[in-house]
Amino acid sequence: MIYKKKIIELLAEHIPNAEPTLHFKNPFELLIAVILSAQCTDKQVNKTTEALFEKYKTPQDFAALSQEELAEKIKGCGLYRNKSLHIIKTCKIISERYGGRVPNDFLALQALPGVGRKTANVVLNLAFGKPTLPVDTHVYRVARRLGLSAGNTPRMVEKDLIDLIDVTERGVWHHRLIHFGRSVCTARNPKCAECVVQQYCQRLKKNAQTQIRRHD
DNA sequence: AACTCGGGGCA
DNA sequence: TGCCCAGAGTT
Repeated sequence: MIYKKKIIELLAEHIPNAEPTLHFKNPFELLIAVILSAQCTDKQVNKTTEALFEKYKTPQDFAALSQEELAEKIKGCGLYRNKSLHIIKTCKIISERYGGRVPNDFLALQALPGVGRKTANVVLNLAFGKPTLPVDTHVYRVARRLGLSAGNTPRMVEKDLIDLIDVTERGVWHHRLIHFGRSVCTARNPKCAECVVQQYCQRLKKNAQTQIRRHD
């Protein structure tokens, strides 16, 4: 598929540097930050974790907190009741079963409370340098609009993107597609006029005949 | 497949 | 002000 290569080329040229926006000093901090980042901005997460990691540094520190205590400290990130419970459970598992170290294995990570496919892949990539390609809602939306994947699940899109993107560049592409999805290829009212790959967009073609659908 | 969680971001 | 999320879990 030559057009896919062309899309990759154009996006790479248009968005040369795409770096992670979450702040972290070690795999554990990253894991907590990514759990907190669900349905929340990285800016808000950074603000929250900066204060949080000042006082609580290890899985053992978090495992000792009550849900109410932690919930109060992570309120700014939303979904605090779920997240605080997940984080405490996860920290207990990490300290009891993994000797206080974040596992670097996908299945072990995904089995942790509050950790799904996307979170596990972000941790593997950013903390352990593994060639995963995390698919969040932005990556999913962009990949489908551009016809980079015909899959209708994040997992299928992930597989197609992994086949398409070089091992050493998957982390970069995760952030590049997120950046593109937030700034240009937005869920609502995308800025198609300033899109460098609009000629390849399946959504624009479809919209000529059908009604606009947000995520397609 | 649909629903819940929730403060922040944005029209 | 109201609507929608830089997901994951439960039913």
